[in-house]
Amino acid sequence: MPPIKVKMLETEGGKGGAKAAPSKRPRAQTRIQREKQEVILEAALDVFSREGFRGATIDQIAEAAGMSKPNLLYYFPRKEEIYQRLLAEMLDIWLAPLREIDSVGDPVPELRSYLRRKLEMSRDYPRQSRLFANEMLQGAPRVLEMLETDLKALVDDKAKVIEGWMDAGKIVRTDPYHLIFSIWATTQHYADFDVQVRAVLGKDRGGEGRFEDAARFLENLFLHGLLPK
Amino acid sequence: MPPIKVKMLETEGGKGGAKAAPSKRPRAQTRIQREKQEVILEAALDVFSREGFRGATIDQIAEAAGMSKPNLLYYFPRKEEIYQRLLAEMLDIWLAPLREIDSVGDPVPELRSYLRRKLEMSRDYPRQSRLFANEMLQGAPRVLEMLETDLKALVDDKAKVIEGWMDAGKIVRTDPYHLIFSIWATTQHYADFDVQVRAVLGKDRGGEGRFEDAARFLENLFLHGLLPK
DNA sequence: CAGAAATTTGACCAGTTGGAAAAAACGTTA
DNA sequence: TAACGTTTTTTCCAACTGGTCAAATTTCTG
Repeated sequence: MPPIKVKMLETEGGKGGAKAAPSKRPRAQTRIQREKQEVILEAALDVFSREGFRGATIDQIAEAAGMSKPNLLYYFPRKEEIYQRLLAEMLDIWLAPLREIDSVGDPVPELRSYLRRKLEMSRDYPRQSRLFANEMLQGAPRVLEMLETDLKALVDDKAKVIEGWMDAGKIVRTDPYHLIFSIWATTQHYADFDVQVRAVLGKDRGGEGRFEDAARFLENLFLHGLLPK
Repeated sequence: MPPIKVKMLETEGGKGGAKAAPSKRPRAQTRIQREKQEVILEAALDVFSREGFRGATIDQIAEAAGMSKPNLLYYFPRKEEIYQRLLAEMLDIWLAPLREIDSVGDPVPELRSYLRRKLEMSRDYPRQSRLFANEMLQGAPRVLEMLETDLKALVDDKAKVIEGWMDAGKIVRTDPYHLIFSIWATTQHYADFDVQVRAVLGKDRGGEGRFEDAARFLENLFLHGLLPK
């Protein structure tokens, strides 16, 4: 499956770096280019995920990356370009677990594993999650199209898988779309609303253990619900 | 219970309007003052909930409110002040359903009613929800303190209620904090990720009916889980 | 209706923003 | 080490930002 493409503006192929040498075929990337681009993307992820696209400034990113603004602009000539790179990268990471849901598998291990994976993403890539959340809050101006095509197709497909499980009587008959939404919501909550979760749990329970607790709770919730049998 | 207070800067008591008449006791609010402030707050909610604090500009808000920037600044001398007003207002609305959870009630109707109320908030006040989400993504700089005190206290209290239900054997023994988180997450998802939900559901299922579907799904999920008995 | 108070407008300002341009410094390799 | 391509810095700019201020206009009250 090809990686998700975010609609790139006229980015000259997105292969950032040296200012378009006129009509000469572009050289391979330098070591420095690769390293600095990495540093910049890392810093930009920090800033964009906190402030959103409009709220973030190139100066902030440059400072976080430990370089001057013009220097940063040497590697990524547009703010927009950095943002889109991060967004595309994020979408790939983000969708991987859903893609892995297997139609031949049994629902219990499949769902359990999907929950676990999504929760791990919130733990290991919280900034990516917040970047995406920021984009959603703004109405997804850059990814709406891909949500309506690629994502919808993928979810349609997995909804079919879930319906197969229902037909086989392996899980209760319910709405597969809202099931997927609720898994997304509950797991991403631990990245997007991390401050709140930590504030409410307090110092003693707000440590890294909270992800273990969350995993246990969510597994029980999704499999058994709250009512005793 | 007193309304939540967001830490106000030196806002002269937050009673916006006419430029502080020196040492004269402030007059009552004019009709125009009340009306325009309402228009401004409404427009600001639109803009702030989409762009976040930094991303929003006074010009945008003024235009959405149909007035000039200096005119807007006549009613709210600081951008920060508008934002804080909206945030405080939001927190009150947002916490009301949680406050209503009753210790004497039976868990099934109580939880069902809490879910329904929270989902109604996402349907009826989606911008407020997104405003709050934006603030969380930024690390809650303006409300962290109140999350750690007021909100934590409230949740601690309600967690006790839920534990009471467990002691009585009325619901399964589980983590009450993560239960509350999961209710927040699943319901707010329909406001904060509205674009995505609609994109995935598509034109036919993305209408207002999605809230009905979500309510039915969530009720079943929380009460019974996915596995057949 | 006159006068005072409230509201609106237009001109303005200092600081920030995304980005351009050119020159200077650096690294590499023949 | 000279020459060339790469990287970095310096300087600069026009547009935008939050906000001020005084003058003009409108609304209210006696």
